[in-house]
Amino acid sequence: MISVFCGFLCFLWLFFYFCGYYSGTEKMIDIRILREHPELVKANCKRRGCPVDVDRLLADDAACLALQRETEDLRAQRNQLSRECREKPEAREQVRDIKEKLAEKESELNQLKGRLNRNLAWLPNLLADDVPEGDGDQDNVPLRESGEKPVFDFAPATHEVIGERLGIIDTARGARVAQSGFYYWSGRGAQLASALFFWAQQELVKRGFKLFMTPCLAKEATLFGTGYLPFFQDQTYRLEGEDLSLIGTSEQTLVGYHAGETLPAQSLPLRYAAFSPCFRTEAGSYGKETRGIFRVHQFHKVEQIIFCRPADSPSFHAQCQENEEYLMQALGLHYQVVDICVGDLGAPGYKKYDIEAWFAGYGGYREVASNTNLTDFQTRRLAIRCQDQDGGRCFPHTISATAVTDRVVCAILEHYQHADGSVSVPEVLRPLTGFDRIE
RNA sequence: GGAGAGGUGGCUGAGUGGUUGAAAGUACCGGUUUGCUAAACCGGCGUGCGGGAAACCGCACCGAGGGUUCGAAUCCCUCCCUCUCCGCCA
Repeated sequence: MISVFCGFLCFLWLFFYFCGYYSGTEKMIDIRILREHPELVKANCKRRGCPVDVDRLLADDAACLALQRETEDLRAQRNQLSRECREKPEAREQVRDIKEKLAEKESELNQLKGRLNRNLAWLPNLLADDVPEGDGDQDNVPLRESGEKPVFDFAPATHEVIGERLGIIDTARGARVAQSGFYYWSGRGAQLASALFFWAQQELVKRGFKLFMTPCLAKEATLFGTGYLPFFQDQTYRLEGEDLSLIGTSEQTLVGYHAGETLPAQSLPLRYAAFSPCFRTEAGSYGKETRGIFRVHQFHKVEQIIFCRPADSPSFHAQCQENEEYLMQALGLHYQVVDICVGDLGAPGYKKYDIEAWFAGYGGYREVASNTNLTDFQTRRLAIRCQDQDGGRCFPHTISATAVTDRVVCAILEHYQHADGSVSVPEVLRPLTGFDRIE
């Protein structure tokens, strides 16, 4: 009974959420969703196991509104009296009184607002109804497979073994020069990786993406706006004494590209792509996947980003998925698509799919790409709006999806290995590598 | 890194203490005139928050943050950014 009721509320909410933007009158922000449908926000938090105290947010918000009315009232009085001051100098005394009261209220308001905003920053995005329940990656739901699992008449090696044997992955020197968790691609391995990244960029351009090379450092406001702060603060490398961090993905700089701007609705969708290094401290993941270069402090990624009208985000989410899978298929890799469950879906995400490639040497599927519909979570934080010709304004939705990463190179190594230890180059990359085999 | 100039609405650009949210132009939208186009003329035209059924009202915003003042786009301080010149440099 209760769940039916909740379902109905969700339906109602979604209806307004997706349709409201086109009315031109709906200008909800997080706090308004909270005010108007607190039960939805609470249910969402509960589903995510998120500790935000919604009732306290509501109480703080109500207090803020009351205080805001008071201060605005005082300011209105002050402004009125100031205007009279030229004719009636005695009004100056009155204004001084008001100013004192105003200063008190203002500082009270600022304090309260600060607390409210700090707590609001931790509120996760809403979830799509069809996100599978679950606590962690073990509960993700495989949806489909593609390609053939390769068959070997020998025991296939893992990418770290292949990489070392062929002298194309060097983790020892990576650790010596930088730190454990860094590595070199070298020789034909570096050529293969470069070819893959270049190829993927060209494919995205063919599919309508505009290619960028972006800053690899970004300021706090950018990381906050894209939802990486405060949620993934401990994953971020921050420069000492500067308001700059190493980017964890070019998503941060591509979405942040339009911070504070109003985009004409007719310019949407915007399809952006970039290749960049990605830096992650991987704090808390010590001991997990330490072998090879699967989990490292710096990797490289070709990324796809889409800004679109709110109603269109599900279809562009699907389109990004298709792009990802096209690349995997063109490379001849075997993979499965996984529907990410609640417990494995980051706070900014509304709905997410991963691609897990088959790693023959490892003997299992491992994540190589992910594709997230972030709805308006990022655009609200970054104040990116869209405006249609009749003046209606809304927050565009963003899709953030991987194209390829170094992990795909690893999958290639394991998929295309031979008994003699050599590795074939996927057909589509041969024109770029100039060789068809690494031995 | 050194020296100078500057940051005002989609754009250009006035404004140096008081109904200035901000002249003017341009762009844009609506209308009139016109054989079409162009031109001319008239009107409209920022955003956010709060209040209101609505009309509408209030507050805030002239790079950001503080300060002076009854009152700040305008005065003072700090920071950021842009441009020009010099130096250095992939």
